[in-house]
Amino acid sequence: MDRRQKKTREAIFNAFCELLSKKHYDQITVGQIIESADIGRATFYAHFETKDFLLKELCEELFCHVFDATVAGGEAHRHIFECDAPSSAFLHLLQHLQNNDRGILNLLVCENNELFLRYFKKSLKELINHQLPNICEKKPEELPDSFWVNHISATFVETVRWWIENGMREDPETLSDYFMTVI
Amino acid sequence: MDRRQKKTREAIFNAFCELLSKKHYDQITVGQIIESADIGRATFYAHFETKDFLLKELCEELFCHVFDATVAGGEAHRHIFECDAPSSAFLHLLQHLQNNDRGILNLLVCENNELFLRYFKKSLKELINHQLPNICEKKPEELPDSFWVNHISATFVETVRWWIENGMREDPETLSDYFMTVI
DNA sequence: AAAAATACTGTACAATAAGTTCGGTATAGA
DNA sequence: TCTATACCGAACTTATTGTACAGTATTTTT
Repeated sequence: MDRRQKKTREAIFNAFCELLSKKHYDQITVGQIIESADIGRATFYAHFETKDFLLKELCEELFCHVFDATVAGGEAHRHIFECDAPSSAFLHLLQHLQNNDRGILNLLVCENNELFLRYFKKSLKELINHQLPNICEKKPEELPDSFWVNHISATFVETVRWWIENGMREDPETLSDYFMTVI
Repeated sequence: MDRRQKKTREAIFNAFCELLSKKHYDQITVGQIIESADIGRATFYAHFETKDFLLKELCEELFCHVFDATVAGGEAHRHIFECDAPSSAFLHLLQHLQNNDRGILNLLVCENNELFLRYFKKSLKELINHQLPNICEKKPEELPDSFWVNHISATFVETVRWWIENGMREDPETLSDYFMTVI
């Protein structure tokens, strides 16, 4: 990829993240992104069709990174339900979040973050679906699969949301315990 | 209240609900609401400061109605956790939703309904907080109260969301069972 | 029934933002 | 060095928001 393109794309992402930490997605205009990234108007539209696509690509990049890092590194065959293992996939995710990779927390801390959480949940569902056989072992048999998967991922997301809303005072281990308890 | 005001307000709500069933909240313009409700531009702004306030008031009216009806009618002293009672508060809510009071389902069925669900969850949390003593009986003692309340209401909302997303094929009783199972 | 108050109409208007166009400049990669 | 292409920047169209105001209709009060 052209070095210029990479630089511009990065500048847009950085500007967007910084703005997201300050105000709600809806309140951010393309003009502000342009000004903050210090690029031309036409350049922005050469990279992203709309603001929505920008968010989409940013989220995909972020989650791709976090989830890949979680699955990799010898953890490939562990799964989210090894609740006794101190290094479960869930815990790994939380630790990644706590590291605040690329200001990811700015996105989570901001007041209205439905869109972000939607992408979060979507990625999570895909992860969980890959582990469906393991997960079904724990499932009460009267529940439909899709209900169960939805419940797991939604609870995961809600756990993280609660964590952030309350100032992230608990450490990832404690939070992981909370999650395992309600599941 | 002036008959004219009531009529106009109603016309706006109806137009808004109909539009919400067809497209995402963000895609709806004040102009479309005005056209659909067949009122003057200034009239809209005389009733609602912004589109956000319109949504807010609509949600409040809807939930106020549903929750009041749930709590009233001899059910006042029942609570959401009487899982064995066929007429638990949860079941009541589901039945209300199924009746599709005032096209409430149009709001839920539409593709992007985060805002609506946010208000839904907010109302729910208030309801649950009123029943906090009962709920804490069931709570695993190591969990913080707020985490538990959040988990209950989030699971409730997610249950309904899943229901709708899958075409509402289950009857309220079955869905109520699912909910009780995962809780 | 007359008068006063209030709600609605409809057009016009300013302000802001989105997204496009295009000629010119700068830079990457061969 | 040459060529392709990414960027610049300004102008422009279109769409939407929110306000203003003069005139009309309806409700409420006297």
